Amino acid sequence: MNGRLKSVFGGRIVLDKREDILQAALELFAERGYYGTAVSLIAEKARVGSGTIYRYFQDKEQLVNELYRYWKTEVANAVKVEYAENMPLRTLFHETWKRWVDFAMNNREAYSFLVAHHHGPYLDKVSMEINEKIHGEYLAFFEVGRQAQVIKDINPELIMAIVTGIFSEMMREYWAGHLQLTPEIIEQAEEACWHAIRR
Amino acid sequence: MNGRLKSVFGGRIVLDKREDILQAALELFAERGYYGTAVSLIAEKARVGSGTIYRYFQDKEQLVNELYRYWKTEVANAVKVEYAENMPLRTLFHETWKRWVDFAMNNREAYSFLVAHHHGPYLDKVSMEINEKIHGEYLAFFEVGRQAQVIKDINPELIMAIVTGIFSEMMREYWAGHLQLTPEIIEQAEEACWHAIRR
Amino acid sequence: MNGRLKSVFGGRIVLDKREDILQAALELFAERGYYGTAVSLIAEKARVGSGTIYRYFQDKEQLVNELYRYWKTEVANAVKVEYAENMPLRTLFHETWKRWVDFAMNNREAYSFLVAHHHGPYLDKVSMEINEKIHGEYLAFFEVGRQAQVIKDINPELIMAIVTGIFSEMMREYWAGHLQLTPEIIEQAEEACWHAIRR
Amino acid sequence: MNGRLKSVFGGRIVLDKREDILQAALELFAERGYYGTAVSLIAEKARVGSGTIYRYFQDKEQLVNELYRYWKTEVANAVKVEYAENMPLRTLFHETWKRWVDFAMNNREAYSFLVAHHHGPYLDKVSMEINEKIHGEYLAFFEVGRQAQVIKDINPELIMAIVTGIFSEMMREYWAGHLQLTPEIIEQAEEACWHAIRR
DNA sequence: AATGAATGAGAGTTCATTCAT
DNA sequence: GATGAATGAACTCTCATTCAT
Repeated sequence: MNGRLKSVFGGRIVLDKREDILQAALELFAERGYYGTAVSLIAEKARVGSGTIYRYFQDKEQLVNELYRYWKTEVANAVKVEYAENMPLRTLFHETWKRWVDFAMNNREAYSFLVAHHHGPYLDKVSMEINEKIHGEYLAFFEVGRQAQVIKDINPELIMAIVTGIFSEMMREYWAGHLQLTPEIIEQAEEACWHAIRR
Repeated sequence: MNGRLKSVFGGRIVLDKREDILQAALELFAERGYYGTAVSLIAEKARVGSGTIYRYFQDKEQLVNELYRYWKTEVANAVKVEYAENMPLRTLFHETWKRWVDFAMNNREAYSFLVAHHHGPYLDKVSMEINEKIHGEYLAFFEVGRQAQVIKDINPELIMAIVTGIFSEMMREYWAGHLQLTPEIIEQAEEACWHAIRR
Repeated sequence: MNGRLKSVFGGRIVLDKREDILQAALELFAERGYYGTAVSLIAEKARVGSGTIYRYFQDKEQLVNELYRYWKTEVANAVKVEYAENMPLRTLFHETWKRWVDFAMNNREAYSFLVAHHHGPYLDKVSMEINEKIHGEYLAFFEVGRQAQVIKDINPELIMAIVTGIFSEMMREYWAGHLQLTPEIIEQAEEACWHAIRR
Repeated sequence: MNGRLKSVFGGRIVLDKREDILQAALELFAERGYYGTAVSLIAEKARVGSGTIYRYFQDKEQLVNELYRYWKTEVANAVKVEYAENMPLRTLFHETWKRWVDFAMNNREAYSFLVAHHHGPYLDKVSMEINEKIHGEYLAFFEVGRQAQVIKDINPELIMAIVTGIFSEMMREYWAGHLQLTPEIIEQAEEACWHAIRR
């Protein structure tokens, strides 16, 4: 049966079409991009009428924004490491890196979608504010490291660029089939990244 | 007169419309994206009739591909350092990095265009093969460094991902206005990059 | 509680949803026109499900027709003056005019609705027949006046056109805010109308 | 051959598609109303592709407005009587009335279109300003008559309502097939109208 | 060779109507 | 009887591509 189960109540099965639409849109946007994906295609994949999409989302733009915010938040939560007293920054970084890779590998479509739609002109103010907020949190992390003289004394934006650049390129090569991501290679990448930013 | 001079032949002035079209398309694609740029807009900017575009290019897709291949090759040539006997790899890397930054900063539209269209579904087989080919040349460079035990003994694809990731993310932050690119910061980035890959 | 009470039967309160729908439709059609009013909007205003409308009316077209017939008949009844022996035609006309104005001013929505939907392509045969019938009754009235040599000896259809034309244009200007309708002005209009048709 | 001739040049026949579109739209809007007329229907009737309409008009709304302004101005010009020294107002009114009837009878579609679209919510500011302007000119005419003590001393807006009301109802009955418009009847209507407004 | 008017397929969106609950 | 989620035909409009000039 298509569509995921929302609830079973009184013996009745209720399909959550909203979820189906979001999932179909995620896959199609990730694969074909925003402009390359017709609303009717999303409808078809979600097995709903195209009018149904407009019951749940104001328009195509709102749909892509909801998707973006949802997964942006998901990945931010997924990589968050619970604070442990006296945990060295090095360990924290290592832990975060591992979670990040885990998330990306387990949610290929979501991760690809986020990367590909990061600078789309259809992203609205709210989505951009979420971006800024999450970006700020990461910056703060590196700022702490810099003040603790663990991380290089250079512009934190550059630190960020280094880390995210390495990560996203690595994932890209992985999905392009050019690079395997064995635990060993993941470690090597993380180590290289650390070498780039450590003092 | 608009349009660049191609040649003067038999007393007639011939404008190189093909060049005009490519230049107009480059600027518009870089600024508005592939889907956001109507063919008629390119024609207007190039000061030709829109039908004329179809004399020089089969369709919009071929146009974007020709543009992509041209600039992809240009940047590859621009960063190529002429071989000097006994030049240390470190110097070679340093030199390449500087040229790369130079190219990007002096050809903002071309660079932006390349990055933005790198994964478009309209890129054809030929463009992708060019990508592979250039990718391979860089790989070979790092392979040499690895065998010389200057660069880390890890998958050259990962080395590549590290270098290109850092570079493209740095440029992105620069164009976004988040990061200044002073000579000092460019050096810092290059140094960090080297720290990431050196043995 | 919303909706008017239809009846209390067997201890159950029955709301007259049909009336609610007709009233909501009247207000919306008058304000926004037939095409500007979505069925779901009528349902919302009437506080019923949109499917409920289709229990009482075959479709949107039947709804507008029922409404039209109802109010067309209402206004015809409202302007009817009970016959009094020896009442001069002049007095009858004067009386009718006053009632007509009264009706229009006290039932703005109904009056506006009738005027605005008078020539809609959605009006069916039955509605048009009702129009013809009422039209015929008025014609008969003027025919009497003509034979009594009180009214001009011209085609009664023209007499009708004169009277209804003046009235509807006057009301239109009133609703548009261009013309006040003081008792004095109403009298002046009636007098002018009489001057137009009297012998 | 469909479409009117724009010009014959060098033996070539050029069809003026803009005119074809306007004519087709006029007929359809007059017959079916603005909302009842799909753009594709106009295209079909004008024998052009539907995209062609958008070469000549920004959108459906601009099309209806252009049409409205054009015919509103045409009718205003058509009824204008050239000023003759000492011409009595009565004669002027008589003359105007005749021209008005002539115009309406010779341009049924245009006249019907104007009446039916006079209060559409799609009319833009410019169209409404034209309405106001023409309306003002007629008002001034009646104001002159009032001050010359030829016309009743009542609100000129009411005078206008009387005249336009009679005229439009008369035409409506004519087109509905209820009323013939012989020269005699046209005269009778004019005379009745004058009786309504003369002092 | 060059043009740009013309095309029509296909986009996003609305809404009258249906029907499972 | 009543609901409102679901539908898909039909709407307005865009734009890559063609072709008569």
